[in-house]
Amino acid sequence: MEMTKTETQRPYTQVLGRLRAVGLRPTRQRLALAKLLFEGPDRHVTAEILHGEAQAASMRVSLATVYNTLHQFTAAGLLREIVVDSQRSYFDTNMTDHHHFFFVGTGELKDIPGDQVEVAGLPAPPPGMTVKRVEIVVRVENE
Amino acid sequence: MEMTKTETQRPYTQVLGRLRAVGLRPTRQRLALAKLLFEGPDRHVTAEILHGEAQAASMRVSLATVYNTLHQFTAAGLLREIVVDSQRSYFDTNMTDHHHFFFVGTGELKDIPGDQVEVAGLPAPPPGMTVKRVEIVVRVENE
DNA sequence: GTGATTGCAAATCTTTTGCACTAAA
DNA sequence: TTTAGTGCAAAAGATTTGCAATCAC
Repeated sequence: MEMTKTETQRPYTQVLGRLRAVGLRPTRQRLALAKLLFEGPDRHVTAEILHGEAQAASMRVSLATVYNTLHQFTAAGLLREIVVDSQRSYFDTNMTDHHHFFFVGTGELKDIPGDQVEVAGLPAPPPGMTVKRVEIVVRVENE
Repeated sequence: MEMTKTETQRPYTQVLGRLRAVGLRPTRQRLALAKLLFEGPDRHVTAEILHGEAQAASMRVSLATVYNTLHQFTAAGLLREIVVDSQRSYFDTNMTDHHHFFFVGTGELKDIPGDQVEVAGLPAPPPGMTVKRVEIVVRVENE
């Protein structure tokens, strides 16, 4: 609430702060991509899609930099990579605990909030191993 | 029990029958790959691995045929494709309802029997959509 | 300035494709 | 025979890499 004015006046402030907070230099390209990714609702993107959006918005960013940036953001905890399709990588801006519907036909993803889902009966991981994440993908099809 | 003798005398009988049962011509290559895949305990393979094993066993099969065969077997219900790594495709000979541990460091997979696992609270799929499968991947790491 | 970051083109890796050849029925 | 299946080499698509140019600090 109290930040609305600031956001309006300095539109890059939020993403800039987010980049600084994770130790990434706020370069023109990173700011542009962060803007596309983090302003607005949560989303699922591929490198190709994000690159296309950047171009459509007249932001000059190479595809290689999009790949680099997606991975840097992921390593920094700003994004999460979702593996649902062996052909392309998806990145999710929603960092809360959640799962996914995957629409096989279209390749679209839809979040399933994690707080409603309960998984019981999973065995303990092998000795010396730690559970990094439990991912549920519900593959759905038309008809 | 009563098939042991038959198996010993005609080692290809089982896989031959499996291929016939799903309407795939039992060619030399398919029989060889099916032998590697289905004789012995359940396993997880990539095209690369299976091709390597075929070569090691002096079976002459091209990599393209390995890819074709893996997909044909999958379409025929003899294999299941597991998506855990965006870089390579894994195929699983275990067709029962189950899930997986994925060892991030090594890329190895380990089955989690499905009958012990209970998932509650998943929302219904969008109208017109049918759930094809619910996949759980438990990503584990060393330490 | 200086080290981090970027762009570009080439390289790499997995997977698919086109087509002549071979083999199963 | 006849049609499905195979091998090979080439293509395709996603992602990475090397390195000179550029930018943030």
